[in-house]
Amino acid sequence: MNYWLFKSEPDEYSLDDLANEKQGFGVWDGIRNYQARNILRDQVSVNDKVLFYYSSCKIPGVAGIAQVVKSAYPDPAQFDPSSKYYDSKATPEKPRWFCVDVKFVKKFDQVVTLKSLKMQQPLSEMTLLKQGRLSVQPVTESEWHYIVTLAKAQ
DNA sequence: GCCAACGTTGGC
DNA sequence: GCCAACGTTGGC
Repeated sequence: MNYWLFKSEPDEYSLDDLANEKQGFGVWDGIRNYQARNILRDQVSVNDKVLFYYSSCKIPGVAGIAQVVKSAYPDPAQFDPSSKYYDSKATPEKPRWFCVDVKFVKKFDQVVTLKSLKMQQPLSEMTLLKQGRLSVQPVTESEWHYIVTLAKAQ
């Protein structure tokens, strides 16, 4: 069982959107960065837990928890010319991009803000704080528990 | 294979 | 809207 942090712009796709999926899960598609793609394809597995992070918004931070229900498969959007995630160099025989399915688990009472994460010494080595611009990233078990505890305390 | 130019992410 | 960090593209 692994822990991850997935970033999403809440205006594009929020934790509420995931919670309201009629089919009971959401497709985590549109990943177009090789480093994130490799993690998604090679390491993310069913039942792994995910911190749902809001980026590029008024209050960036962790909104809650999701869980992986299906491991990587070719992202259908790369084959769809009408999608903004279309990639003309990708074919079904040679897919370039992958997605996973996730389900809603829990929404924190309040977003655990990036600002508050930065103030926590035990989180100072978090990938989130050391490397920007990575939309799928690992979280250690201790970081996971620390953040969940923070969420409960506020 | 190098590297300059350019594009994107994402916090502020 | 700005800009730092970093990824990608493309000429050579």
